[in-house]
Amino acid sequence: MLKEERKKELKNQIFLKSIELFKEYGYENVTVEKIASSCGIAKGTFFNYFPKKEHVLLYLGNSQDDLLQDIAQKYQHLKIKQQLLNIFKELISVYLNNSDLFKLTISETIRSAFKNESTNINIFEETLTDLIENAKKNNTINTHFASGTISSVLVGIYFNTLVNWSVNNEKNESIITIFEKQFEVVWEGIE
Amino acid sequence: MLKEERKKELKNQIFLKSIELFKEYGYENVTVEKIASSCGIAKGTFFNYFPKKEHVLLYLGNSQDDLLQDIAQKYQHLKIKQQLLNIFKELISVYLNNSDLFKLTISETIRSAFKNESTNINIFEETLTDLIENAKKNNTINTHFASGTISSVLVGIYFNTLVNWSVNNEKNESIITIFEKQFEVVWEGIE
DNA sequence: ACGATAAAATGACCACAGTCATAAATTGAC
DNA sequence: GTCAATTTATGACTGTGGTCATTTTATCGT
Repeated sequence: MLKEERKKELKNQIFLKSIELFKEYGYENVTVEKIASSCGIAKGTFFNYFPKKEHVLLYLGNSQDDLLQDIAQKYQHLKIKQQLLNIFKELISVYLNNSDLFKLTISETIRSAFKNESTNINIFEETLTDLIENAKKNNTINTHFASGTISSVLVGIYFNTLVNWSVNNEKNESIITIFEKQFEVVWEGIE
Repeated sequence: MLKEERKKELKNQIFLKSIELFKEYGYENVTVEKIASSCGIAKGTFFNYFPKKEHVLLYLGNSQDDLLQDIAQKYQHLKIKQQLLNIFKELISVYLNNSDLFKLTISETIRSAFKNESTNINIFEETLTDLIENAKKNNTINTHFASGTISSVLVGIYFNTLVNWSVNNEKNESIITIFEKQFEVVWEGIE
């Protein structure tokens, strides 16, 4: 059915235009009305594609999950620790390229997780879980902890790093450094 | 000056009434107008005390920081690992008593951290940092990692546990169990 | 090609957070 | 006690997110 195709295209157009406007003017300064008119549609139509304005951000979050898949692929040949570190470093650098927008995206992702409105974080964790599970099968990791738990911990420090950095970016310690330190603690254990 | 005293009292009254209403009807279903009239003030007055509706939640978050101080006191005599575990367990149980409200509070706390509008999380981390620093001084902990980094990691998995639990509470694994598992990973190290 | 049915678009409308010019109350100096 | 200055309270007003009854467009069987 062609209809489905057109719907997807329009949704994508709304998404791209929204992000473009958010980047230029800031999320709060872009009204849904403005997005709609930029796409040549009426305001009500926007809500046929995204139930709330912030769902555009969640959609962006989803695309990050796809990105994660690609990145993970890229470092497959490395040992698990380096693989994980590189993945996170790359995610962070993407984050840095548009930190204003991603701050909001991550805020919304977390918020929607609390509201059970999105499975974004779940997918993130599952991807990492698979990665670790594979490493276990190939005996390239030696741990007695469940892959899912490890994955949770890593995601936890990842998000925490982003928050930390936002708060403390006066002391201009690089965000990568902050992450690496936390990663090292988790890898080695506190004591 | 008495004025200051009265201002604090009114702010506190607004705060308490707000929380009461939020608990009864849910945050979204309580209008600022409703809060104001319940306090016998005009809507505009509310905004003289809290710049945004959500700042009531941040204020609640602050009171959690005070609570943390008290709890920390209580477990002073224990070894650092048990001390930390007990602190987090107790925080989690407070969370469970009003999870709907605290979900929003934590969402807003994280969001405000991203916006640099609040130092809530910082205070949380600093308190834990002090705790760990003390343990180092007393040689009751043996680690070569910086106290601040350890504290960050712990806060990270704490928040992450709360998020995880919200998402996965169909599989009714207890939130305490989820936290303990993650804590164990961090304490022992992944491999 | 026509009519019936379903899907999608529309924009007037509403609710509510937050603003702001004005009014009331409080303070302190004399 | 009076007045000026400052602080606090007020509620009409505004802007925007989101809704919904209505209209327009697409689909499909005949």
